[in-house]
Amino acid sequence: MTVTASESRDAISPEELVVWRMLQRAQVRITRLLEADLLVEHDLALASYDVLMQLSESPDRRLRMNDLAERVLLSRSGLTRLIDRLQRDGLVEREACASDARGLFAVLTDAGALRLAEATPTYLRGIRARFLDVLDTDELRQCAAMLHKLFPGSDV
Amino acid sequence: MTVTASESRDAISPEELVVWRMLQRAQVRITRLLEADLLVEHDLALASYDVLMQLSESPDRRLRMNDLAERVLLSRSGLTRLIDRLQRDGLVEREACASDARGLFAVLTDAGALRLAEATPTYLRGIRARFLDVLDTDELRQCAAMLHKLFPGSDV
DNA sequence: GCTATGTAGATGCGCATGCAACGTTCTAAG
DNA sequence: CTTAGAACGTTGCATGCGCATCTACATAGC
Repeated sequence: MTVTASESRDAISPEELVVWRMLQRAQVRITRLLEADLLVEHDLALASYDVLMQLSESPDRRLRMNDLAERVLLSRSGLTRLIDRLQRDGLVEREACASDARGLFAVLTDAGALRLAEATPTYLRGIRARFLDVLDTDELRQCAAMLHKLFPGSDV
Repeated sequence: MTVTASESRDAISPEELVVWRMLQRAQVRITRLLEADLLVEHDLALASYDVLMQLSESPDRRLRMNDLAERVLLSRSGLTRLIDRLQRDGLVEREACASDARGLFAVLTDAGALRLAEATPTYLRGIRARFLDVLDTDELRQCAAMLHKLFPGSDV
């Protein structure tokens, strides 16, 4: 009965809802295809690729566990286990932090850098085929603008 | 249509890559916030909400397991277990299919419909606050257009 | 110095998910 | 009618993740 102005804004048109749902589906689908490519061609999970990529772009190819966890959108415990696996495979090493005895660096090894370099063409090809190539430059620009509004403050 | 133009363009500009990464981050972030809302306020996982929603929109509030799995982007085994849980909680029932003895329907119960109705305001509010409200109508239109290109043929 | 509080990372545990394999039932070819 | 193959849903198993908890270390307040 008391349908105030703000509550009436609660209503979402079916079209709006469809946009959201399609976004979900598109994202899941593209991500899965991308991960399948990496898995088949390089036996590398997407999360692993993300870790290697983040490390390779960081100074001295290293990052504190905590920072890395944030960048790859993983919980700290999740990252601990992921780094365990990557270390077991020789792609990453753990190194003590001089300035903080609690801290550890995850460091990209040469083997990790090589593996990343091997997998990158697959990764880029996947993104291009499923995402970038589908949109023209104008749409890509619009997309970037929207993302900046949706996700303010974070440019990477 | 020139094959070479798109095939030879292996290079991806840093800006393009950033768009992709931001899309990933935005999607993961929004989804997690949404799921957290539903979990806290209604003890309902996002996947469960999706199942209830899909069923509620289907004729006779029922869907074959296989169809449902496709709609909620789950493997068949994953859906089997999810329906197990929802059935245990009384939100969904399994019903034999008359025309195909192999098949089962997942059917939304009254309790399930009630639970869905309770949770829907939370769901819509979350989408609105984190997604729809952030974009203006023009951007939403552009977004829909892009999604149709990215995900052709599927309108829901 | 000493304690209280906070932070970094690792670990125990439970949960949700996918893959491969299985039984059951449908369908098509002969 | 019989049989081979496909489709539907379930189950065993392995995996990857998050939460809560733990230990070690750091930092602020006294």
